[in-house]
Amino acid sequence: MDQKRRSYCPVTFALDVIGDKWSLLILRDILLMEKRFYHEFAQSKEGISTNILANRLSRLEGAGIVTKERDSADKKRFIYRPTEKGLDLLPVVMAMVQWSLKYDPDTKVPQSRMDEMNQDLIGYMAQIRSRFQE
Amino acid sequence: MDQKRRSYCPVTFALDVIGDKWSLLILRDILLMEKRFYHEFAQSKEGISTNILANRLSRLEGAGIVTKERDSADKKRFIYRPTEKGLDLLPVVMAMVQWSLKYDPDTKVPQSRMDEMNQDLIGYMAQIRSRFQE
DNA sequence: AGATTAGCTTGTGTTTTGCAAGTAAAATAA
DNA sequence: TTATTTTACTTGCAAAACACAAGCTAATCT
Repeated sequence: MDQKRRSYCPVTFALDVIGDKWSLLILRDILLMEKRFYHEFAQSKEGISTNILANRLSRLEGAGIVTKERDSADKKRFIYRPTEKGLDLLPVVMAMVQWSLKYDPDTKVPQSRMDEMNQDLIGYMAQIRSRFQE
Repeated sequence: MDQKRRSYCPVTFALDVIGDKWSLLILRDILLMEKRFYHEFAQSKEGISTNILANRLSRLEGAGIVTKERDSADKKRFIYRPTEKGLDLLPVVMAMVQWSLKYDPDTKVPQSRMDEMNQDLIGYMAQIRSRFQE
């Protein structure tokens, strides 16, 4: 029995999965920062608490946005990767990035990344996707 | 004195303004549902508490995303309208809509709106903008 | 075998949220 | 002119979520 939904609006559906202060930051780390491991997420400069991190990772896994599997090269750690469903959130993340670049004078993004995005955003996203499709 | 920011990442900046379960729903009501008044937001089917609604409206106003002014036709109520900064969040909202349409089988959007979006998303957003630029 | 690393889990206190009720100003009805 | 209604909130209190620190377990390294 699933708990009753707030509504059947698509905005609400998305917010009920990623509408909090942490989930999309973890996804940012996975999609844009090449992070794969729990300790890497924990080290991000926003300073997420370890219990919240564990909770969000399992929620993201439960929602089918990331996968979790033991690292065969070092079996005491787990590798987190985006699913297709997770990769499909790239437009949401990038839309936020574009908005902040316009309205936050203090936002810091490496120039090389800015150039790539400005030149061809669709291509840039496709390039990110391709990294995970091997 | 402004409280210190979590980071200077653009994703974080956006999340610190709209990264909760309610702010973007209010913006959805303003941008896509033609709602303008407090009581209209309160009546949305997600059922926001009145204290949270008041808090989010003043936060959105403080962030420069909506404006608030007394309705000259009925001075006991206020009209909320999106600013340019608020209109610029349309791509974020629409990216969420697109994602949910792909992954939520129960999402309900009127067919007429679906058609408009599928035919020309950029044009559809431009059309929404134009409604507020009179 | 003992120490270290990685990934959590468990308290405990604080902050945020949800729900119900109440208040105030403007408009409408009597 | 007074009473009632409408609109937009505010307040109080319980419940849930969150932050912080500490502890725990399995795999690896020395």
